[in-house]
Amino acid sequence: MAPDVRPDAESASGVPPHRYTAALAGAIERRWQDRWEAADTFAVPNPPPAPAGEKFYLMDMFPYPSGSGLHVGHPLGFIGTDVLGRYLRMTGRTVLHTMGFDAFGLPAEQYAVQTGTHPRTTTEANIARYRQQIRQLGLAHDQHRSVSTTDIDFYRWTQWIFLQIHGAWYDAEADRARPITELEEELAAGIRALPDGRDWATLSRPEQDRVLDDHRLAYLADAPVNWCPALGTVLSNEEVTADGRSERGNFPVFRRNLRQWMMRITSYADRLADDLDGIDWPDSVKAMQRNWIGRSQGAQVRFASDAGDIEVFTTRPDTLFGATYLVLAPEHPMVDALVPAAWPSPPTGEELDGRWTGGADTPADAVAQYRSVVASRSDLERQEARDKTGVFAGAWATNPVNGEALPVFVADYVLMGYGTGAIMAVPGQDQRDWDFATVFGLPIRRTVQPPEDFDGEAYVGAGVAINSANDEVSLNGLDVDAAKTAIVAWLAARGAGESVVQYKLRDWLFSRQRYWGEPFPVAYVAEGETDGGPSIPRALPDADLPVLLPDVEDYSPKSFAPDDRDSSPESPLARATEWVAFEADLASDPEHGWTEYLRETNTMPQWAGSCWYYLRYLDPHNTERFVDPDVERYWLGPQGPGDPGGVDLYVGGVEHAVLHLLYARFWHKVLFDLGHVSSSEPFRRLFNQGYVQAWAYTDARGVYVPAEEVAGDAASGFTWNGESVRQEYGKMGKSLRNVVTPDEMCDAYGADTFRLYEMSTGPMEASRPWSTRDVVGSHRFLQRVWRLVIDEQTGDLRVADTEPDRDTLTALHRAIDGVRTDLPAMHYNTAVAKLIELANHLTKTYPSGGTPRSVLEPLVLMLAPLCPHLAEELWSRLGHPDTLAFAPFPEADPALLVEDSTEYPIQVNGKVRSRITVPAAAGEDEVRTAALADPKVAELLAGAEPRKVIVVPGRLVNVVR
RNA sequence: GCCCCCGUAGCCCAAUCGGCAGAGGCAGCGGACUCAAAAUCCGUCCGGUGUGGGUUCGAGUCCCACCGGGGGCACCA
Repeated sequence: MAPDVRPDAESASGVPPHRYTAALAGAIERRWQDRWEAADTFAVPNPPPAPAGEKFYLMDMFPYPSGSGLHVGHPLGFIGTDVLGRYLRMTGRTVLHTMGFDAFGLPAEQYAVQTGTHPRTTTEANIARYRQQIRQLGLAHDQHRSVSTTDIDFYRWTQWIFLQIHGAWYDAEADRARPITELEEELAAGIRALPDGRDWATLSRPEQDRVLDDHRLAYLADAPVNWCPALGTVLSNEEVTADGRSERGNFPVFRRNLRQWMMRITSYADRLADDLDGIDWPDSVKAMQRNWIGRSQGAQVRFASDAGDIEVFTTRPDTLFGATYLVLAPEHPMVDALVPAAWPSPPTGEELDGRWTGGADTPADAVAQYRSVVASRSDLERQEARDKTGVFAGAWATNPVNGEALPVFVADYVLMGYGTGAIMAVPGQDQRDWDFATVFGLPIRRTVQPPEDFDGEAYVGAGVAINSANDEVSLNGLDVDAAKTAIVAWLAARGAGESVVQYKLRDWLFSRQRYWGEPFPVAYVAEGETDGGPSIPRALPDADLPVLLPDVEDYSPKSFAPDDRDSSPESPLARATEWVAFEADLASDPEHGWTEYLRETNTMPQWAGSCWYYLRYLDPHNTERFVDPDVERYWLGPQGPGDPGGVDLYVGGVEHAVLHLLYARFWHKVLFDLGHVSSSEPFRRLFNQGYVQAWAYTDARGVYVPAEEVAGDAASGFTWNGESVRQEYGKMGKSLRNVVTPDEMCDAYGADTFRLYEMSTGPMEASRPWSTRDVVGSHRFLQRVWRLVIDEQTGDLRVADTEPDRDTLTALHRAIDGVRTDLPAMHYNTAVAKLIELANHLTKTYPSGGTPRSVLEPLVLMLAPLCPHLAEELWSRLGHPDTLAFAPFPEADPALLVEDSTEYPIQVNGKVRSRITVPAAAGEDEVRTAALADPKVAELLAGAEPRKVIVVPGRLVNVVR
């Protein structure tokens, strides 16, 4: 069939009319793409059609549809998942695979600011282009399930989920989130007491609301946040780089106290860390998440001072007897209360060390000076210059274990953001403290016995405690763990401390001063709260969702000079005054007659939509719920005891190891706790594909030149326009001028060749360089397969209905066996090698055509996951009217995998000296006998009895002389 | 500085449990086809696995040290 698919006459000059050329491939590909679309081949309805195979939910990390479109690196993962999905479909699995778009975000908004084009217009145009680029790759997606986070029907549910989180609190005893209404009931009924001891019934309504707000998983807080004046927005910790700049744009970021939406992800710190054990993720990603959560077991210890107890966090309470001073972070709230009016005399009666005062007249001056020096240092400077600086606060605190008066310092090597913002310094066992003590002339006392040969400074290793006893307790002789246990018990009994767990994880800053994001579905009373206190956000009722973005004239947030640290954020939505103010009758305010409300003018961060899109794929058109519970249970539910459930395979780049994947896990667990989903983790298995990288070239001035115009090679040197250029290696991108697009590859070779090339250059997890000139190898292979089936001159079949010879049969079944192992393991490069090997065997064995149909058909089926258009075309020409998308994948016959005889290399003392061939059925003894009988071996043994003969069945024989 | 991953042919990459270093592709070289070239086809060269030790009958594979590359974290008490 299909005589309509022919290359045009012009291109046929010298080329056989039915050769598999780019033009022919393109025609075939368009035809099958149309046919799949018309037949809706890859749609999977809910519930799946009977008889349904075992389900498999396969997912890619959805792309942000940027204006520049795809380059050849982007689809690597998409093609990889498509190959797997197509393979699984052919083995009877019911595969759900689609592709959506993460479409809120900065670029469309920035473009809108520049041109006045509505971000939705830009976004939708970009999505259309992405869809077209993805379609030409022949990916077997269920188009009905594709969603974009900017779809109103989608973000309506993003808002709904926000309200679920806002309407929940974390019950630490039950270790799960519960509806806030249950907290309110328990407080009202007196089952649960207020943390500060007040009586619920005596509180005013606004006071009660504020108590509830203090427990909500989404809450407003005056918190130190990352303010980026140049971007005009605040950023989450995860969006700030280690050197204190914005991940996007690399602008300075300042810490400021601002009232912002936060998500109480810290409540889930333990579960987010512990549950990593139950999911099949790369160890590196698990390690990064654990590191980010940063759980550490330690103790909180109170040191009495004139200004009250100073609480410190330490992971080494066993070293408490070695503490010789305390340090507070410069921002620590107790600093001001501690600082006396004048420099005091030390309790020892000696002179105050001149290094401690920083040359200031009073402690207050010293602290103020130090703080201003610290504030002027960027985070980067702070990190590069690790020299210890600080100043004496003019006060002493008492060590609870021995009553010693310890001087209190203010120093920036202690961070306010971790622990309590205060430490006990133990120079004997901590190198940072050692360094500081050395600079300031503070005493150093070892309390852990270092090994004999230890010649370092602070000793941080294991050992027994020394110098650690008071009248009531002695740690001396105990190892570190036993000493910790003993001293914490002693501290707890005295009320001077207790065991605590600390986390590096902070709550998640969840608001942005941007236009192109989801509006918050909350409102504030326009005239303010009755008690004049801070505004209380009120959840809008479900019937009021979605809260649509208003049309505005100016999409830009107010931005500032990058280093203007004192500026404040101002959202573009705040200017849409007719949208901000609205009238409502909110049932949540039953006692009031308010009708005038103000909307929240911040929007959600881009992560919001990606936190749950995998749930919407399951049930994208549901108007009643974000996902139907039965549908969720079918696709995501736990598959057995101990299984958390979740997407069966999630493929994407490792760059999302912390941000997206941690946020999504957090949301999913909230939804799980509230009973909205049956799975406790979103992604059962995660796989990080590598990146496609590319060579780039710079001229003498260091300017990038177009890589495609560069000639030469590594040996002879590279040139561009006759000028010598330098080669470097990096990401593919516009700035390096080395972009290659899938469109170019489809034009030059066809999508199947492109897919095959991407899959054959290396294992999925490996990054590899793009090399356009290597693509021809994949193309030649497909031409060879085509030629095995189709006569290039006539277009007729070259297939014979004869039986293959035994060698061919063995080659076929070996290939089947290998491909069946490689494809599900995503070892596509080796699967491709095995198919090429088989095709080469057939080309050699049947040089003039007449290849047996019983070999070609399995070859075509095996090629189908990788090169679906070509395979469909050949399958159809071989006389099969239906798509091969659901054709059974070939199975290997074990009987045909073994050969009649086996060749054994014979080693003598580990070196191969001879070879023997024995029947495959030969036992170990027969092989040994045959090996020793070999003349070459006999000669080497020279009549001596071998010390040992090792026979590895099927592998080799090693004779040890 | 700490942690993780990776070093196999000119290049991209294979090699179950430790068992003959080579599956596949590119490039190169030789040839066929062609008036010629391109395209296509056939054939073919190339290394002993980053370096040095160790374990073993046997090491690309396991252990130790070092060198090189990539990634993550980084004053987290």
